[in-house]
Amino acid sequence: MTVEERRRVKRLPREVRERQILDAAVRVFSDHGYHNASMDEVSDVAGVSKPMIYAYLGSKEDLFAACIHREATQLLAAVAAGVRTELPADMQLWHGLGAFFEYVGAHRESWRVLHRQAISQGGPFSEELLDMRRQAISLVDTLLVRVATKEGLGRGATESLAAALVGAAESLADWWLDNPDVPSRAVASRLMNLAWIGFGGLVDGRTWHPSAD
Amino acid sequence: MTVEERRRVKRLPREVRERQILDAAVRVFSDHGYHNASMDEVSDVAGVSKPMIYAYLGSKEDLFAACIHREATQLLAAVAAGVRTELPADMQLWHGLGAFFEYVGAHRESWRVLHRQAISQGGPFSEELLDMRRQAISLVDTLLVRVATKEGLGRGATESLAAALVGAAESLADWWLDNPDVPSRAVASRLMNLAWIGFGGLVDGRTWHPSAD
Amino acid sequence: MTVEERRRVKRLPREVRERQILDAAVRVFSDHGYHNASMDEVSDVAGVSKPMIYAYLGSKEDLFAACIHREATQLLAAVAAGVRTELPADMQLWHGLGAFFEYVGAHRESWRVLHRQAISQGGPFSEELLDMRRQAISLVDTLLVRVATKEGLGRGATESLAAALVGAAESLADWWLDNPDVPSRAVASRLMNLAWIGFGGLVDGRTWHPSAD
Amino acid sequence: MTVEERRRVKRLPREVRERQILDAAVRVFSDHGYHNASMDEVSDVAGVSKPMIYAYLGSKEDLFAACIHREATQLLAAVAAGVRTELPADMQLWHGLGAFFEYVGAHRESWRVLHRQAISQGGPFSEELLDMRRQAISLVDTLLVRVATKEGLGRGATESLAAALVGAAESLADWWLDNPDVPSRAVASRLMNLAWIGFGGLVDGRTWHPSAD
DNA sequence: GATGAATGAGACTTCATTCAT
DNA sequence: TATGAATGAAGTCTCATTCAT
Repeated sequence: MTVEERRRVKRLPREVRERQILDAAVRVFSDHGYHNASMDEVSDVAGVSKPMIYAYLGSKEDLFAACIHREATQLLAAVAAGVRTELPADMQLWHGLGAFFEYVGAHRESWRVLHRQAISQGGPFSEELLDMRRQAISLVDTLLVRVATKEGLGRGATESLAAALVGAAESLADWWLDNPDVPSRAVASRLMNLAWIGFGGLVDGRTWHPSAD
Repeated sequence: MTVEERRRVKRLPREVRERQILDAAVRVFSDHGYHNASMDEVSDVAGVSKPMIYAYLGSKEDLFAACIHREATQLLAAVAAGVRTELPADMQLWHGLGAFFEYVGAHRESWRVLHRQAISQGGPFSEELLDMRRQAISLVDTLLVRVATKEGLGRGATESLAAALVGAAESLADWWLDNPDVPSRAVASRLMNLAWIGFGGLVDGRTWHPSAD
Repeated sequence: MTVEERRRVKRLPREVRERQILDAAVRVFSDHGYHNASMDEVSDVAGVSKPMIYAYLGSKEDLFAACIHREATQLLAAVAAGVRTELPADMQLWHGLGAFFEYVGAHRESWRVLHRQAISQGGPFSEELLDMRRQAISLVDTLLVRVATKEGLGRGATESLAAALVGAAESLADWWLDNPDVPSRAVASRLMNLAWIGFGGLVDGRTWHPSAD
Repeated sequence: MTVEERRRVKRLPREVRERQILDAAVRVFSDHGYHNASMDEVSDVAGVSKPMIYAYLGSKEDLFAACIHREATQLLAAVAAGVRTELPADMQLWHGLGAFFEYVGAHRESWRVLHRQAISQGGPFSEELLDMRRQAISLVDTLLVRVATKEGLGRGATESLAAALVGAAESLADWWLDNPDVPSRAVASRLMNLAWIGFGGLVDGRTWHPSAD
């Protein structure tokens, strides 16, 4: 084997190898789930031998965590980019939701790994996920607060609403995975309506209470 | 002869053993997830040897499916019992949500198995789950239709809203599992407000549209 | 359950139960082979519970040995009945072979158990089989001796020829199981020709020797 | 570093390990039969861990099939090498039989695996075996045809005789396994006489028919 | 006499992980 | 750097066999 040949197939810089591996891992985890995914398949898909994976990214658990971390960061970045702070609050929310569903639609595998797989594995993995959710909630909260404090809604209430909204978005995205015919804008619009009108009602003081109980 | 000894020696009828096994399985699947759960642990917790499990409930997959089926049936029954059709629509929804969150709160393990575990395993398991969801959606739909048709909202729209509502409830329940301090009534109330006000807006024709895009 | 009912389905005399069980066992062993046969299936086919089998016929190994013994005895009896000592030697052999192939053809399962299964299990089972073969060989030998001593062939040679003949018959029967279209008389005739002519040659002193080696 | 240590540590090429494993498997299958043989014992005897066996040779069934294939190929090669086509027909047959019994005598384990085990397992395994037998029969047939057509025996009859001869050889070999005192040449000679004289009779038109029936 | 209930033991198979080259 | 070779440990499942009724 000549030097030239060796260079052609091997000795890629570490950074490149890591990306190859993570790409393959996301795909495999998404396809088969965390447990059914085998390191053998990851190494096959990545075109990299198993010892390399262990050398670069550690154990299977570590590898999965790295996947979640990378995908979560990308998703959050996409959403944050969608929200432009110079717009009015409702348009910010609208664009945020739009960016979210667009990202999920374009990266189904990422979302599957992030939400379905990570959520069903206990313990270590949830951390990354909870952290991302916390960031998302805070993003929405600052948005709601701007509207609510102008009106009369107290702090604290907004955060729980933000949580509900984020949860609803996650759930809707998850549902969407199984119903892919609906266009992404329609999904976003559906949620926007429920949220904005409902929220508007709360802000205006129109709330519902059990008539008798 | 001590109680312990009697327990070890008694030949219980099949029906009883099956319940014991299912109880144990729900607990174990809930604690460790489908894949990390071992039949050994199920048999330990059930106080029954593994061969009995295979004889009565079949393979691990069969056992899991049986768990889902039983728990889903119980949950639906609880919700249906909560909805009393002689009440006005909003109170029906309120009681239905109340029953739902109460059940989830009282049977966290059941819910974990049902929602988190079953959803993250592909294929065969989803069927049972989808079926349950279909029933739930139809339950809510009949409810919304009664209100909507009196007013002006068209058919079809209600079903998608029902789906959104069910999804939101699931998501909220799931979130609640990780935030157990909130009392169940508060959670139900939160969702009821969002839903009823938002829904009311739609019925009244107050909808949101992007101002410019 | 009335006394009448109990009597109708249960409490058969031991002898009958044993036959039921053996019949079932022969069939199951023949169908699946000794190892793949399960006591469960035997008990199902026999319509008798497993504890009965153990009570009446002992362990799986014992049961198998009992099968071999019964079938071997029947086969030998059938062959012996075919050979009528008042006939000339060649007709005796002819009728013996005829009875043998007829029996095998009519009791394929028995033969499968006897020959294929018993032969592939080492140790204890071979005993029964070897014994049967010894009896068969002796049967043929007495026959050949009557012809040979009239002529010039020495003792000892006949026995080895008898062994070859029995072996050839077994092998042919086994082959026949996989080629069932050939009628039983044709199979018998084929062997008879080879044997009688070859044997006749030996008796007459026409033998083959390597021309040079 | 002792020999033992080197053996434990050396990374042998796949080819070598496969041979080791097959050797061990033939021995173990031969000793205990297909079903009683455990993969654990194969791995022990081979000096290789079980996962290697599965990686290289597949399941237990695959492993067994591989054994049969290898041994059958070797046996056929040995017989074909014995038959030298420049000799007269009887000498060809004689040398072929000689090679056959010599091989069986020298590789008792191979033969046990080939004939006794493979024959008693149904289905997939028989294929390899049937194929080998077909080749052997055709080998013998071409031989007989050369003699028979010179004389008056029709086609088709030779093939069935070839089949009988092959079957007789198999059966005799099998019998020999249980009577190992007889020297291999004696066994070959015994069969040669029966076959050649009997066959000669048929060629000459001396056939036997029941005198009355 | 008869059986449903029950299990200890062991089989096959897979996988994450690590050497030795 | 890169990998083929190798394995300990664990999991699912089956089966002959025996109690307790």
